[in-house]
Amino acid sequence: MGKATVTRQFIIGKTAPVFNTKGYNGTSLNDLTEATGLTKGSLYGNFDNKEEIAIAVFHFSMERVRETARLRMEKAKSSKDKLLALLDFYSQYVFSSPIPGGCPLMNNAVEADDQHVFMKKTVATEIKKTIDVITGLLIKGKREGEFKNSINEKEIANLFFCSIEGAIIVSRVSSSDAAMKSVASFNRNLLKQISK
Amino acid sequence: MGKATVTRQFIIGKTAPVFNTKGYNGTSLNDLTEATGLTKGSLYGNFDNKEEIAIAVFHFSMERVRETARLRMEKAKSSKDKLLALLDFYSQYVFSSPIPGGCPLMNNAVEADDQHVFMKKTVATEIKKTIDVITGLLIKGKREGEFKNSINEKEIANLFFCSIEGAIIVSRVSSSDAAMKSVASFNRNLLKQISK
Amino acid sequence: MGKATVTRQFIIGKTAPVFNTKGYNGTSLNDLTEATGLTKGSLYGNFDNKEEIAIAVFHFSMERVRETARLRMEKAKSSKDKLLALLDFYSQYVFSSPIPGGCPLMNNAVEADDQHVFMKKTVATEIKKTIDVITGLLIKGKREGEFKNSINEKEIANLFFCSIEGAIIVSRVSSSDAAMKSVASFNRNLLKQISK
Amino acid sequence: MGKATVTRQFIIGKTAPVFNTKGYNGTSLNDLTEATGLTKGSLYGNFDNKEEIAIAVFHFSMERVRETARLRMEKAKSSKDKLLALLDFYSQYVFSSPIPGGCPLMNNAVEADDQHVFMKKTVATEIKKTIDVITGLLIKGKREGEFKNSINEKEIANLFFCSIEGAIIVSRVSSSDAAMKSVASFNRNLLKQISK
DNA sequence: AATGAATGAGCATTCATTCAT
DNA sequence: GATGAATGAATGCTCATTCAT
Repeated sequence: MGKATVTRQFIIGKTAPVFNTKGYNGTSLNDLTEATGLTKGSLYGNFDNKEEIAIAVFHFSMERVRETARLRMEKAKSSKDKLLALLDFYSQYVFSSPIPGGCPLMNNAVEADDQHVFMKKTVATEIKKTIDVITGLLIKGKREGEFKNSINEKEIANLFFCSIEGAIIVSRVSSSDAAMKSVASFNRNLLKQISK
Repeated sequence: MGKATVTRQFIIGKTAPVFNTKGYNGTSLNDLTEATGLTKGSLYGNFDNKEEIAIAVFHFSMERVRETARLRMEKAKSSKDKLLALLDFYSQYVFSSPIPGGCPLMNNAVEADDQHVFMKKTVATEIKKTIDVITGLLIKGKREGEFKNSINEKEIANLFFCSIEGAIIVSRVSSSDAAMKSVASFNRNLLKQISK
Repeated sequence: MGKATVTRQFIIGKTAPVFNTKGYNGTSLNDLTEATGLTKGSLYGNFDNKEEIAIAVFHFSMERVRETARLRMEKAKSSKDKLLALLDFYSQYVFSSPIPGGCPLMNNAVEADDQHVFMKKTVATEIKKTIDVITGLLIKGKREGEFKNSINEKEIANLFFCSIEGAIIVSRVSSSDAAMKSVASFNRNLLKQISK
Repeated sequence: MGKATVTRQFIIGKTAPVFNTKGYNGTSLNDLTEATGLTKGSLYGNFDNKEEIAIAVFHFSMERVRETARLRMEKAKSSKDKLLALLDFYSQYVFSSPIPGGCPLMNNAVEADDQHVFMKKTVATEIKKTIDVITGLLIKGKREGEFKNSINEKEIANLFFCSIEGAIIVSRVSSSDAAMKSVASFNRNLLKQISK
């Protein structure tokens, strides 16, 4: 890993919480120099522009989130237990997310939507990836006899993901995890119902 | 309605789509003068600052959204049909929201979350109001024998709201209403299941 | 004249010597605020950008140069005397140009050439105008019997203009008006030779 | 030629067109690294600073121009033919100069004039050298009976040089060689007239 | 109540230059 | 002799806000 790569990683790690907290528009180059202790010149020596930093940060944040989720899930053996572990992970997520500031997926999705074309595609891809993981677990569980044959995996995966992401936002802005607890409870029951 | 009030309403109506599309940080005073055709001095004559405009716009946008939803629901008679009408309303919401730019509730929730303290409380209140409307319909339906007595209204209301809002964001950033269609289908089935 | 127009004129007048001395690239917004005593915001309130200021300044400078030349020439009656007055004007031009910094025409022509597309056309038009004035005097003089019928007015006008402009640059960079004196002398003789 | 000298020459050759096209102020160190494929550190290892590169480039460019002119003239035998060859050379110069970007002499003269003291003297010296060459040819031609004894060589040389340089600028900014053709024609006639 | 002009702090980005390796 | 990474000042420009008229 060359020096440049090390610095890039350093910048990404230090600025990820800033972007995730303040958003792309709300994050200034000054915020980034403060977060890193580096000069603007140095940031621009390692990245072409603010957009490139934001994209790199987003990928890093998603990887971090996925890694944390993976760790939680790998202890579980059955697909159902993995999904329950995932639910558990998201429940705590509200006030202690791997990257401070909530879910990078939703934060970026909302801001990218009408404004940042450069980010929109990237975010959409990451969302698809995440939903696919959930769908995959449901399919595997079904194949291995954990879940009923009648289930519509895609529909359940979408519900699972959308309801949890919605709940993260609702809970965070309400400074109360009531919504998340409620949604998690529903999803837990749902998993029970679709189990054989 | 005095002249000042008329101008305020005019400003709010014209700038609502701008705020909802670009977000608070992404919206400049210049954007607002362009959207209204008024001068900065005039905007500041009617509002103390950008924050005050944003808050007024948010209330207006929510009222507009609620009004549109109310219109859709009032044709339905039973609580179940009202909820189905609401689902229907949200399904179309993805690409043709009453205020262009998606759901003001989520847009503001995400941006207000860590950044705009002045907005956070307001958004939380509006979210609670909306969920309460759904809860109310479920309670009423239960009381009037439409829904099973065993249902947990709050949990279902939270699930309903969070999953739909999550689906709006996912669908918008993916430029595809697949997620919304899927989530709406799930919720429709859910309503069927809890019906007597 | 509205306030804005007054300020625009003020800015143009104060910054013309700066642009003419340092060139477009060499002139910073800070130079312009120093020259005017105004803030950057104020400059941008009156002009869209640096380019627009530079173009306005160029037109102003050319008008100023032409006006000064006109004053010198109007005392002369014959076309020949007018051309001699013009020569005289340019001879002094070297170290005391109407706008400090030499001839705005050449200064801008050299810099616009490969770099500033926005300026190139404007400069070319102004050069054409100036050469046309000289051609016009030669034609008038010919028609009125001052000059020989055999003269090629366009060729002489081009020679007149190009040699003087070349001489201004040579003299200025050499800090000596030798070249200009020499070229002026040649042109004076030329005028004598083409006179009847 | 040591390695350092080779690299210096390489840098000079590659960056000459850049300086001649964009001017000193318009040329950034990045432009120079791109043109050479070298790093900034390497440029600074071979030159003290940007000024030093610019000066070296200017000398190189002038030498290149002179060499090209010399080649054109050496086929001609008489002084008059040499001067005609020179005229010919300059006529084509407008759109295909030995160093792309026009005449380095004028380009640098205009920019050096009020701004770059370090360059001013150098440019003045080069201009003098060039005019002296023309004067020399006129003297030689006179001595050898080609030209009339009455001619004022210095005046003609100045006129010749200044008018051509002026014409180069005018033609380039006008994207038309009309002015140059006209001036060249005048000078050709002039040479005819002063010939015995 | 509204305007036009101004402010000064802040924006993202580029500059010429340095220096440890 | 050359490199890659860093610096800090400067670049052109936009920001939300103010205020005399």
